[in-house]
Amino acid sequence: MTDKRGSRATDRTEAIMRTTLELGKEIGYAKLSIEAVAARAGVGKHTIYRRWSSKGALFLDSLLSLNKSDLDYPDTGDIVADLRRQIHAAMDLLDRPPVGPLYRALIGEALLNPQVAAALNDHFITPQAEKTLARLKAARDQGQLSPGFDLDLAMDILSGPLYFRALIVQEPLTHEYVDRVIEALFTGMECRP
Amino acid sequence: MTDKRGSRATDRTEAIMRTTLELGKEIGYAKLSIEAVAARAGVGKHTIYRRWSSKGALFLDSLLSLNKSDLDYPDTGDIVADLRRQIHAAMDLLDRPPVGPLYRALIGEALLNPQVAAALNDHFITPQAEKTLARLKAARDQGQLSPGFDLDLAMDILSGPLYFRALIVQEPLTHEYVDRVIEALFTGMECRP
DNA sequence: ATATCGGAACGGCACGTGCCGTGTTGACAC
DNA sequence: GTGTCAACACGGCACGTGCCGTTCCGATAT
Repeated sequence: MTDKRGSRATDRTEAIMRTTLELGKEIGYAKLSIEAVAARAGVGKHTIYRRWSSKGALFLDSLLSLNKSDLDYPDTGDIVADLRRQIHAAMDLLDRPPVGPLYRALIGEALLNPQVAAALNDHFITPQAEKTLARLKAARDQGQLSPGFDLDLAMDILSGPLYFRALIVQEPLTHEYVDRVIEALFTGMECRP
Repeated sequence: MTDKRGSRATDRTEAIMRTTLELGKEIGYAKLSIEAVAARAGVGKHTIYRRWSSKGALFLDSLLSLNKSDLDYPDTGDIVADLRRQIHAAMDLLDRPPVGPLYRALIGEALLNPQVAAALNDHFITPQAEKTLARLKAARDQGQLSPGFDLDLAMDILSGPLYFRALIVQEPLTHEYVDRVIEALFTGMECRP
């Protein structure tokens, strides 16, 4: 057994997740069945059930296995520019095919299955939110933001409208829209007459 | 057939929707089956399928049949106070038992079923958004807001963070949090050092 | 007489769980 | 190194269950 190849078990796990994504893109998450994944992957159903407790858990892992591509924040010293860059990148990944529809379905599943919701939060939502908070906190510590700046609220105002449009209203997101949200957060809405 | 009672057909429709909500509260939307609704309502499955095309459609109608209680905006002339009042009321209804968990599940279903998503938008999300837009526009027309005030973006910043916390992060919402969002929108985040 | 109903039964699909025969793995003896 | 072997994970198959969406039938109301 050389170092060149992973163990058989790892190979199978990856093959199953790859097949899950492939089938998910073809027929959508809703119609996806574990039987179909097992059949196409050339794998017994047991092998899937041994590793994942539900279709949602399998799907979550499969999607997370993609995102090794980084959604980290740069730190050029300019908080606004860094936020723009990261949010644009995140949006391009999470709101567009091929990942977009799958991510949307995953959140739908999380709303119906608390276990999936917990796993999604632990392995993606919370870590991602903490990256945002950390970057904002760094900016505040560097004096770019007021000491009283509400980091948590800022996080919600950055993320909330995007999720709202993507998931609820289901209208397309654009970089320009992201920029408007960021501008509203940092320079304020043009509000008083 | 007197005027005092609705037609049999209407009676049955309402009985089915009532049973759907009742069962939904007991076992949750995910475990709800049309068979179970039919059995408890003392109704043939055909009678349900004749009226609704899917479990999601039935559930949507059932939930909407509740909300005749108004989520309309008052107009006291004070836009901030009116927004506070309406959003507090909406949140109390949509984010707390008994409706909260059901509404959350409905959105989950909408994310998995485009037909339900479209119906939810047409019959609830969009009308509600337009109420918000109308109230904001009235305030702008009355000179309480700048002519350049971005109504759509304001709507998203009012709704987005709330949906984000309720659905994604799944943390409890409070009136105080709503107030912070509104304050951030109208008086700005305490941002510049 | 006509339409609608409740109830029962149906074929179909996917679930999650057993069992079986087959390989692969890793420890140990020599 | 070579050979042996127990343990384990595997693919495949079949099973019982639950719910789907549909069809049929006898009863009932208009």
